Amino acid sequence: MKQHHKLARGHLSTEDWEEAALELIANQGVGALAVEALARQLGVTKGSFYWHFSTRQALLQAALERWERYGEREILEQIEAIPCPQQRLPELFHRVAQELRTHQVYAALLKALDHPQVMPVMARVSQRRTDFLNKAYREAGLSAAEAINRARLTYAAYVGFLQLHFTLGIAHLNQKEFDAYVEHTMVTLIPS
Amino acid sequence: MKQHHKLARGHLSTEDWEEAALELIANQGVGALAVEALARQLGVTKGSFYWHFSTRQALLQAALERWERYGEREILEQIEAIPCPQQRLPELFHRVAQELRTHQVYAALLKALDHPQVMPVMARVSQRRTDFLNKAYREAGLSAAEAINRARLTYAAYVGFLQLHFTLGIAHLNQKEFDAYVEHTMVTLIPS
DNA sequence: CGCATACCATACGCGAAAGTATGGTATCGT
DNA sequence: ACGATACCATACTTTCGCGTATGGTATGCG
Repeated sequence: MKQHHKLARGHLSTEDWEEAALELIANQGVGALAVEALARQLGVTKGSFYWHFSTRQALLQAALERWERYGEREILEQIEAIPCPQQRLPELFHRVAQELRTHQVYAALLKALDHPQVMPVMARVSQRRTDFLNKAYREAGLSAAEAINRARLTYAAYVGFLQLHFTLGIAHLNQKEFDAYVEHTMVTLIPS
Repeated sequence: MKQHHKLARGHLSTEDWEEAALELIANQGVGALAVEALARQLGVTKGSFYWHFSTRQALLQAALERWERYGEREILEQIEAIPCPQQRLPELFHRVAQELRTHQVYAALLKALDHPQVMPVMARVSQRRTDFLNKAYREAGLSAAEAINRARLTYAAYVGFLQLHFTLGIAHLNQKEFDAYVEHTMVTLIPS
């Protein structure tokens, strides 16, 4: 039973390391995830790390899976709870447009799609979200053929925007411009 | 005068290294660009490399700038040569949809947006292309506000699709499905 | 003919980060 | 009270890829 009151003091748990790893990834990218650096940031040394994890890859894997589990749930469930199908897509666009932290991690992982451990996670997440969009578009009245393509287009636009906005600094929009952009995408991509 | 008949044989030129670097980047990503590996692939050793380039970064920089110079020119110039502005956007979509090699490099660089040398190059390229799209949309009749947002949306969709298709293997479309997708994006994103 | 230049091979130095070995301290259960 | 367990520090070894040093060969030029 690993239930030994970790709230007590000073001691770090496995989850603490995973959270810290995600934090570091969000800020400095996957490439910057080094064990000595992370340990320093947590005020400890490697000795601590290698007690919790067998290897560096293990930490990355754990952090990614953690993000994959807890990163989506909320929004998608809230959207599915909306009774009127016609209202789901607009609400989804709005909600997504307000997140930040989640997008930071997502953008950081997109930049690191090179990494063999990151790629499959992103593939799964993207597949699920595209499926979700597909369903939403069908419910909004599009045909099967239209819905799947529109879902791909929409999600591609989302992914691409993260790159352009966060990583590349293109479209460095202020709040007003950003709102206008979101409005434009909704008008363009959501069937009336 | 660096004109010493390099055609002779066996000897490599600076451009040969740059091309080989781009080839390797297209296939295995920026992270795999190591000098010893590249040298092996060219049938020589490091000794040769460090005669042509002072450092590994220098090669990457040269390869990136080379790609930046020669990668775009063709298509954009061809599009601008089209007399009727209304026809430019459809033609652009079609032409882009047929490229391959260019997209492979572009996708590989997108995966490596982490890298400090890659990022500014991609930022410049993306900015120019977005500007180009913006102009095209204006000529197609959109208002200034609409054109800029539609340009962002279109280019974001392009970037995102490369990620989903090439890197993540989502939307693993065959030719027929791909054509249908392109057609859908044109109908959705190009003003009638 | 012979030297200079261009191109390449071989062998080594070196720094950064991963992983290992080992020992120290605090806390908890009994 | 005391031993076991959980957590962490320190010092070390290993690996990998960059860069350097230096010497070898071929080709064009005077």
